[in-house]
Amino acid sequence: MTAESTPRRRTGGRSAAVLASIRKAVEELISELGSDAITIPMVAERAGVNHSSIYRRWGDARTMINDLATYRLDPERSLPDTGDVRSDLAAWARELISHYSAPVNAAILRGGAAAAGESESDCLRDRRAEAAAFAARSGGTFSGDEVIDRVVAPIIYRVIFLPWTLSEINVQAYVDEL
Amino acid sequence: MTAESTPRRRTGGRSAAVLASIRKAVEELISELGSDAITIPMVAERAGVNHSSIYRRWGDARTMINDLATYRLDPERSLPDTGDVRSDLAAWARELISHYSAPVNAAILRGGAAAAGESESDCLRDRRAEAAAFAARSGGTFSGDEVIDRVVAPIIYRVIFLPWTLSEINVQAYVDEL
DNA sequence: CTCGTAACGCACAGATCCTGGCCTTAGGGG
DNA sequence: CCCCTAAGGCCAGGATCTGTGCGTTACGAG
Repeated sequence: MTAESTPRRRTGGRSAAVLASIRKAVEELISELGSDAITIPMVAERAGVNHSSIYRRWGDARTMINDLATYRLDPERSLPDTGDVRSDLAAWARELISHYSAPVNAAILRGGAAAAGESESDCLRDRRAEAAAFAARSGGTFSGDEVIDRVVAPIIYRVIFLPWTLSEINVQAYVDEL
Repeated sequence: MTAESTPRRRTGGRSAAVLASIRKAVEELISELGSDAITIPMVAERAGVNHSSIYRRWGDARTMINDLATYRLDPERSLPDTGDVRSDLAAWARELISHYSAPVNAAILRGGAAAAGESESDCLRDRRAEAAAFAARSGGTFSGDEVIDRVVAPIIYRVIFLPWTLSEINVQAYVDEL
């Protein structure tokens, strides 16, 4: 078979508005009730959208939450690149902390954690890719796994379980360890 | 062997069998589907118990799961103490990994992560206390927070988001960093 | 052994969730 | 400007979940 017709998706106008509305509703509900108490009809009503639209797009609440949680940190944003890997890494970590300092985003991350299973569905996949990118630029000084263990993991751990200690984090100390 | 002091609670025989059956079913389902996909009728059917018994005892799935999953890691167990803080710490970390390598326990932890809110959640509080105990024995070489950041956080992070990399963890490397 | 009652099973009703069919709207290429 | 069709809305039927009276069983005490 030759190439099937392009899967032209519709990204603009109405669809985008609906998606934004749904995302807003999910974020509100997630921070109000927690991720495991959310139902599709609930989201649909608050978003002013028909529930069948949500069922069609995602199938179930879990998939929806995981999908929306993944997109929160724009994957298209540019990573800091001043030439100094160490300070770039620190800036990147600070951005991470700043993002998850917002209770909404922390709650969403917790939702993603609940949905994470034995397989993929990893709401932190982009962060892993970014860590790997830094590792590549370091010229072998450290690996992507090390960035995860020393920088990302402590931050995420605190976001999930100890959010009130986020402001105490010394990013520089984490980075210097590498 | 019934050293019960509770006045009129029925703990033995049939009730105990029902409870054990329910617990088994919950653990199986949690590791198969995750904690947020469990329903009461589902548990009832697998346990061979009527669903009304479950509704009466716990009221809802969330309460039931919290109740059954709470004491999975015995807080009364003794910590390793051979005199060598470093190897004790490594042994403790290995126990942690071993515990959470079981899909059941990992799934329970994810459930706890979802429930963790702005206030302290109890699912990892004991670990914090244990880390602090090690720090006290180290004579100031490292702090409890450092144990959390360098040892606990990477492990828990992988348990939640990257469970298939758990076997790759080099505990000694974590401990040596301190 | 007998008795009181906690705990279980059964059955039923009300609420909620999920799915699919059909139609209408509007994005985007030609 | 026109056509094609992806995507959303509406509705209805079925499945599943939630919660509650009532009768029965059997734990645990006397």
